[in-house]
Amino acid sequence: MSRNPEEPVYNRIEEARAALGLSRQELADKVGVHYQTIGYLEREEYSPSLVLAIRIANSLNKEVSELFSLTPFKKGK
Amino acid sequence: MSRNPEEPVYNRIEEARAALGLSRQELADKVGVHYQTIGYLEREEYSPSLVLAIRIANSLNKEVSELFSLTPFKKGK
DNA sequence: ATGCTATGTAGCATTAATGCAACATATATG
DNA sequence: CATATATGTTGCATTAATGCTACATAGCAT
Repeated sequence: MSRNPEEPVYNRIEEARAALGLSRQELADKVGVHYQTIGYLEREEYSPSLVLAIRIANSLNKEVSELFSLTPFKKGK
Repeated sequence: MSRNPEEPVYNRIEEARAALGLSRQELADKVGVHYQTIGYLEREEYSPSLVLAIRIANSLNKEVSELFSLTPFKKGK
């Protein structure tokens, strides 16, 4: 693994964030990252570090495994 | 967050690995990383990417949250 | 003693993850 | 109309995470 090459991590950040009525900016502030970073993650343009993933999960009241997966998520929750 | 600066992620990789009787080399092979990488992680010299964390958890039959935490682990399991 | 395995340490190179800035678009609202 | 918010896109700079090599040490077996 040469630094996560071509290895997406599927996520449900956008759904979870919307469920809480948060904007990317607001989530970014809670998590402590740039708001663009949330955008990149939601578009799955790259995968987060573990710390970021844990912080996001905490901020969205979810388990890491509920938000992130190596395999695609099914449709309904 | 300027790329996880001074932000360790505590982990129990060594304990979980030992519990399965695996060497770092063997775990590294299962996970698909260099065996030094496992060493760095066990010594908490840096924190893994989310993909790596998930792969390690999978290889050790653990949940990500059982293996990694932003706060130190208590002693007894 | 020799060898093998497991681990630690140090250094160097590469690259993905982040920060950040600028601009565009769409939507809603005054 | 203006203007504010939310989002997407592009590009550039920085740095941590990873790969890899080499060497050292300790233990355990021959």
